[in-house]
Amino acid sequence: MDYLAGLNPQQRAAVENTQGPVMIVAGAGSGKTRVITYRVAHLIEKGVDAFNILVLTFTNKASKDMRERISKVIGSEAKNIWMGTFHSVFAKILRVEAEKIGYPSNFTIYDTDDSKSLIRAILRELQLDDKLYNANFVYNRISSAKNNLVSHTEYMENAEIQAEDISNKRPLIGVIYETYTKRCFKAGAMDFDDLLFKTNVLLKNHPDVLNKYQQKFKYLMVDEYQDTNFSQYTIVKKLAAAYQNICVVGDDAQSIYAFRGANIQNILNFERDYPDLKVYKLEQNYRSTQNIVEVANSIIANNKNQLEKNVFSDNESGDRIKVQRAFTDNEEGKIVAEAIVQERSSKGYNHNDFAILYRTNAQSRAMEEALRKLNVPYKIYGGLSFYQRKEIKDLIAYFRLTFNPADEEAIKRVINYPKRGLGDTTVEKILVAADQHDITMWQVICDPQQYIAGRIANQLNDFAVMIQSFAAEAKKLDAYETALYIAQHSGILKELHSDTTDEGRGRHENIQELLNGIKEFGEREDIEDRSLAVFMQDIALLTNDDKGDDKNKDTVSLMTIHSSKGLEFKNVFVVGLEENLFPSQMSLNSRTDLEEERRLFYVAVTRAEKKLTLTYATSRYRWGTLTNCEPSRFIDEINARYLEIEVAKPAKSTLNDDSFSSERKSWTQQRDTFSKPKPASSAGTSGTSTAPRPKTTSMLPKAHIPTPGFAPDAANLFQNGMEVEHEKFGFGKIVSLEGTLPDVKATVFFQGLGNKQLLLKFAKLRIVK
DNA sequence: TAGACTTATGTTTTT
DNA sequence: CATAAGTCTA
Repeated sequence: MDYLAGLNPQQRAAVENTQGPVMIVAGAGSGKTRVITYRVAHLIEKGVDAFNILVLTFTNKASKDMRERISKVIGSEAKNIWMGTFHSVFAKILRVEAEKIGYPSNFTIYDTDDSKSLIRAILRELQLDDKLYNANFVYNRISSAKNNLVSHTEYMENAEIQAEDISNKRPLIGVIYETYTKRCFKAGAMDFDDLLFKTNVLLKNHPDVLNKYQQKFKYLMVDEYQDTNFSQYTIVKKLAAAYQNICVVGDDAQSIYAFRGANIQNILNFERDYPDLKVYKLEQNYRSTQNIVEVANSIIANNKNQLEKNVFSDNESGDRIKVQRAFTDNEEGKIVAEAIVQERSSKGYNHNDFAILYRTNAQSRAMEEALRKLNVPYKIYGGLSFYQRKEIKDLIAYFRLTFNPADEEAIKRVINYPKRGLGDTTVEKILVAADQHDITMWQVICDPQQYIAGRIANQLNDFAVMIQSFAAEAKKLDAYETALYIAQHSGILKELHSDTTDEGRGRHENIQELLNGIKEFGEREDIEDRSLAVFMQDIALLTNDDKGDDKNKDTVSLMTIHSSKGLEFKNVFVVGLEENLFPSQMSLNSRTDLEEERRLFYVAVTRAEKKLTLTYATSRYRWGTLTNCEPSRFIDEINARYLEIEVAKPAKSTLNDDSFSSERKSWTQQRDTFSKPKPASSAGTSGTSTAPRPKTTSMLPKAHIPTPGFAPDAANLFQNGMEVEHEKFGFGKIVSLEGTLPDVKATVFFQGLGNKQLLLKFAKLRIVK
C-alpha cells in the first residue's frame, strides 16, 4: 500500500474513493496518470477482479502507456484489464455481437479514406455537383450526425437539420447519408463513427447484451473525458447505469477535439447525471516550473468558457520562456536544431529530453531536415501512419477482400492493381449491375456472364477465382504464409519489384516490413487465434506508434500538439507560432474555434518541464509558395515579463536576397512585435521586470534604426521630391513616382544604397519633409 | 484501356 | 508541393 504515501490529499482521496460516481478534474501536470494508475491498482488490491475493470482512453499510445504503468505496480494481472481506445474496445465487442445488428463478425473497418472514396462514388452516382457537395464537407456532416446519434432516417425527418441543409444549399445530404449507410452495410463495413454509433444501437436494442456488459464492467474509468462526444458519453452512461462505479478524469482546459464532436458539455452534464457525484480537483502541477505554469494560466485566462481552477506549481521559478524569430521555416528548423545541440552539450541533457511540437504535420519537414544536417537523432510520431501508405493499403485491401469479399472499397482499390485490364468503365458497369439487381459488387464479379457482356467477363472471372483461392489458402496457412501467398499471387510483389526507383524500393521495403510484422504477430504466444483474419481486425484503428516503437532510443520527439497530449519533456519547442497557422486559419471565424486553438496552445505549453521555447518564422513555404507570416496573437497574449525575446541573425541567403518584399515583411514584423511591449505587471519578478529590448539592432550593425515612434504614412500622401524615412534603408528622397493608386511605385534614393523601387502600399515609409 | 500529360485544388488536428 | 482528377492520344 506504500504507493498511497506519495500522493497529496486530493490525489489520495481520488484513488481511495472507488465506489460510486467520481469526477477528477485534473489540471495539466497534476499527476493525473498516476492517479488513474494507482486507482486501478487500488481496485485490484481491494479484491476487484481485473476482468471487471474497463479503462477507456483516447489514443492507443495512452492506453499502452497506462497498461505498462499499471503492470509495474500490480504485475501481470494488468493484462486482464480491458483497456483501450473507445474505438478499439467497442470494435472488439461489436465483433462478438455483430449478428445481433445484422453485421458479419468479420466486418471491415473503413478508415477516413475509404469513407470519403465511397462518398465520392455516391456523389457521382447521384450526379451531384462535387464542388457543392464536397466529399469532405459531406463526410463531416455525416460524421457529426452519427456522433450525435442521429440516424439517417432521423436526419431526414428532423426539420431543423433539413432547414440547415437547405439554407446551406445542400438539401440532399440526408439522401447521401442514407445511401452511404446502406452501402456500408452491404459491404459489411463500419466507419470509425459507426463503431460507436452501432455500439449504441446494440446496447439500446438488446437489453440482454447491455446487461451482460454492465455485469462485466463493474468498474469504469474514462481518461480525457473532456474529449468525449455524445455517442461516447451515451455508451459510458449506459454501461455504468447498473453499478454507477464510474470515474471520469478530465480537464476542460485541455479539450482539443471539439472538431471531432467532443463536447465539453459532457463534463458539466456529468454532475447532473450523477447527483451524488464526488468531485476531486487536482490543482498542483508537479511537472513544470512556475514560469511555465503561470504562462499557461495567463494563456488560458483569455478564454471565456472554462471551469474554475487554480493550477499552481511549487517548483523553482525556472527560466523565462524564450521567443525566437526566424526568417523562414528552414531557418526556424536550424535555430531549433542548433539550440538542441547546444543545450544538450552544455546542460547534459539527452536527446529524448527534447520535443518539437507543431500545429500541422506538414511542419515536420523543415525540422527534420535541420536535425538531419546536425546529425541529431529524432523520431516523428503520428503523421502518415504506416498503414496509410499506398502500397500497404493496396496489400491490405487484398487481405480485406479475402476475408470479406463484399468490401466495396477494397474491390475498387485492387481490381485493377496490378493492371489486369479492368478499368474505370468496367468498375462502372459492375456498380450499375450491382445497383440494379440489389446485390454486391462481389456477387456481380462472381457471376460476370450474367451481368456483363463480352470478354471482360472472363477477366472478372479470373479475378474472382484468384480472390477465392486466397480465401482457401487462408484456411490452410498461418498468417504469414497467407500474407506472403497473397502478396505473391496478387502480383503486388512483382509489380513493386520491377519498380527500381528509390520510391519503388521504399515501397517494396514497406511491404516487407508489413510481412515481417505479420510474422511477428504469428509468433505471439499471448494470443490464441493468430490467423491473418485476426491480425486484420483492428488494423484500421492502428496508428504507427503501435508497431515497434523503441522507447529506449535516445531521440528527439517530433509530433503535433494533438498527439503530445499526456506527454511531458524537459525541453519543449513549440514552432510555427504564426497567425493563420497557429491559430489555424480555419479557427479564426468563431470564438469557439479560437478558444479551442488557445486550449491547444495551453496543452503545448504545459508539456514542458524545465524550458519552453516558442518560435515563429516571418515567411514560410505553404502550398509550395513562399508566404509571409505574422507572429501569432498567442505570443502577444502572454505577459511579457515571462518572456525572453530573441531575434535570430538573418541567414546569409536572406541578406543577399533581392526579393524586397520578404525583407520588408520581416522588418515590419519585428516592429509590430516589439514596438508595443506589454506593460510589465506591477508584481514583476525582479529587477528585469520590463520586456527585454530586442537585440536585433545590435546584431545587425548595418541596419538603420528607425526613429522612435516610427509610423508609416498612407500611400496617397507621397509626392515627388519628398524626403522620407524607411524602416530599414533609413533616410532617402523620392526620385520618381509611377503607377496609379493603390499600386503606386516609388523610386527612392537612399544614401549609400542607391535607388530602390518600393511599392507604397507595402513599404513602410514615413514622410520626413 | 493505358499512359502521358495538364489542371485543380487544398492543410488543421485523430480514431 | 503533392496528390487527385480531368484530357488527350495511341
